[in-house]
Amino acid sequence: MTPTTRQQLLATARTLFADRGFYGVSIANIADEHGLSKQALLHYFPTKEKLYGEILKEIASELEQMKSDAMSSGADPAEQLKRLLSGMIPAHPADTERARILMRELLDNKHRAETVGAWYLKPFLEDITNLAKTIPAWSNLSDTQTLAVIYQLLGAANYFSVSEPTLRGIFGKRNYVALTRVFATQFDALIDAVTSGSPLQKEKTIYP
Amino acid sequence: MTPTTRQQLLATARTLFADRGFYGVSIANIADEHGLSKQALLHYFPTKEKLYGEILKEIASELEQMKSDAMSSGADPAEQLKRLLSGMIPAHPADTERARILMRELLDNKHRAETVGAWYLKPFLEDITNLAKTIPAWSNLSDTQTLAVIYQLLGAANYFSVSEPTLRGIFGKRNYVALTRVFATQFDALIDAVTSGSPLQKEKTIYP
DNA sequence: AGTTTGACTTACCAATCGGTAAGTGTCAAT
DNA sequence: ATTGACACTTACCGATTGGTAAGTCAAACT
Repeated sequence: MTPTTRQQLLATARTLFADRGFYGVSIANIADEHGLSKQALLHYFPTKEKLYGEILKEIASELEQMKSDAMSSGADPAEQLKRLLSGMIPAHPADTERARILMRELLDNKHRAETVGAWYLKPFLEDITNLAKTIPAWSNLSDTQTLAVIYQLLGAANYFSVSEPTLRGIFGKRNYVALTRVFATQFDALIDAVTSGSPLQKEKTIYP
Repeated sequence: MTPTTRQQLLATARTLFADRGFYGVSIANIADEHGLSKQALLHYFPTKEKLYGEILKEIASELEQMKSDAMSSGADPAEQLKRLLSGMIPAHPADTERARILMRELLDNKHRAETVGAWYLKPFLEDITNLAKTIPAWSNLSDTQTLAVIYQLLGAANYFSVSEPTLRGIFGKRNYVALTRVFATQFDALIDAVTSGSPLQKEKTIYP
């Protein structure tokens, strides 16, 4: 199936928003990429905000999909968590778009009307936290503690994804690709260490 | 000492750039905050880029300071690393400005001429990596592996810092402050787990 | 044949952008 | 008393922004 003009516009908008942010991209920029006038774009998306909103919805549903994929696998909870988080590390560099847009949303959504960042994130965090609480080694952690640990793992994965343009600039393409592979392995090791070890529980008497 | 107009402008520019990003803030916005015209601002800073550049320099030197503070403490390397990374977690919410600006830089610096994000980051990563390699538990790790682990810890800390506006929006101020405290403790536990454990070395034969 | 629909375009708009030029008023030094 | 630096302001500029209005033109439907 050849993609419709609408779909193509959405795809390049996603790329450009990921690269330069909401305010860094004009609708004319996006339309230009296809040799169209900006009014052609406004024919499909009534406002810039609506266009951006559709991309956020798209991303939210991708995340939902990743979550349910990982959780329906029937493996033990630690393994489910591992799959979900590992899936967030980009296999190839183009995969960083989603992470970069979400990071921008995380930074911005206090100010722009779109609070999509918040509404997708809350249930997402809740679901993962609930999954995490069924991990044996974490059974003694409070909700807040569990959330904190989850957030650390999410941070490790997403920070790396988001750093792609910069790390590529610093180390070059070859080294960046190598780093990606090593990072993925080390990240698995980190999850194993954290889901099996005891150190995380030592504070349990302090924060019951 | 009462701050000069120039210093005040720099401070509010820093806040606004952290909140809305380079393209999301106009020089008029910044000047308005002090009841000044934008030309008053241009009197102190010849261009918007120069103003932004000064903020980046300021931040880079703060980071340098944090690094040398942690490293001159004379403690063992794992403890030094712990101090440096823990210092990146905001003690009070206003401390997230630096992390948010750096995150935006990480996302953007492929496109805007300022490559400050890159030039500060490279030596910073190198220094930390060299420090990390002297941690006994990590002596068998390759440079790339060490960097990957460091990056995971940096990610855990910075991702949380950057999420402040959103997490506050989701959980409210009270809960966010509580989460910050728990996060700090768990983060210390994470570093302990990672700097003392063996799991991280198990891949050493694969990536020598 | 006539009408509608979808996919656009040209023309235009007020608002805002970063920045230049040329002042104005105050205060200190000469 | 004059000069000159400093801290600003008003006036203006061309370019770009998101968006409106009103077409144009080919294909599909009745």
